[in-house]
Amino acid sequence: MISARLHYASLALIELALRQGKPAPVAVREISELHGIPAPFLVQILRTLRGKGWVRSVRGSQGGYRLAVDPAQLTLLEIADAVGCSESSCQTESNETVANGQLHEVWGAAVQASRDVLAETTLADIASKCSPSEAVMFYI
Amino acid sequence: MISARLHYASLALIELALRQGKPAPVAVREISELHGIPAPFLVQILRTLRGKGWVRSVRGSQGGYRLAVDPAQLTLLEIADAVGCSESSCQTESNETVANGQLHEVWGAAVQASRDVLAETTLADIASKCSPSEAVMFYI
DNA sequence: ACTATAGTTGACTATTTGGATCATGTTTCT
DNA sequence: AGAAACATGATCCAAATAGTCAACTATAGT
Repeated sequence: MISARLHYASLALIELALRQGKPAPVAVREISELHGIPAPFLVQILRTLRGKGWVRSVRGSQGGYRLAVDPAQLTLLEIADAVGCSESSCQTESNETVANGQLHEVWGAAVQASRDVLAETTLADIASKCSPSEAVMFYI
Repeated sequence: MISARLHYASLALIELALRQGKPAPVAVREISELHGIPAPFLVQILRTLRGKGWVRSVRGSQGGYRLAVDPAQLTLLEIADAVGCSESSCQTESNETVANGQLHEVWGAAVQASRDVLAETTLADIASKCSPSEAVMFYI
């Protein structure tokens, strides 16, 4: 139900959030190795994030990625929707009976419940719990 | 996220719940036509439900299915787990970083939230809202 | 200018899963 | 016997996900 794409995208964004103050951008290879994400796959994901304007890329030697938004304004739900963790409740088209309608209401409520949880958590929330032990240490 | 299997299984069980008092069992074909479910697929689903002891089958001519449990005791969550709507939050194995752990907590909470919704609704809840217009009419 | 580094792009493959079907067998009623 | 209806196991198809490749472009440092 939670796709690897979403998990990887979140990990990458957290990593970038932790290094926001730093001058140098973060290389794909570095993120890939730190979090055990297949590098070519990560590239593909970062392209999506770049399309949303959440990260900016710097090309050439010493290039990499940098976070382009306020981590406190970006929720996990937005990320999920961006990477296409298709959260449509149920796309089967049975006959339009009363039972069918009643069920769809419940399916919708269930999906909404999980979306609400994701909507309540921002990138900053998670990053703040990671600060002490993670990469932040390098820039003091 | 909500599989057709779960939707179909629920529809079938509701149909059976609505006819609990009736002497004759309900044929697969009838359920299939009433709710627009592919018959061979429905058979496969009913087999699973039979394995869980929720329905009983009667073979031979005039055969069919009958509900074998109290609709008020069967929740949509149980049905979902039975038909294998695999609700595991995230099976990717990244490096064991703090960020990874934090994220998994959120994924787990999101999945749990939707499970809670399903756990709160019983078969009887839905059936009661369908009674007036559906098949129940036939048996007065 | 040359080279190494690093992102860009687009197409491409593979594995899994869910959805659906078939053929054949067995039971029961008439 | 014959028709109706469930039982079973194998099988197939399509879509989505996960992951890969190769050729290209841009920048930094020498």
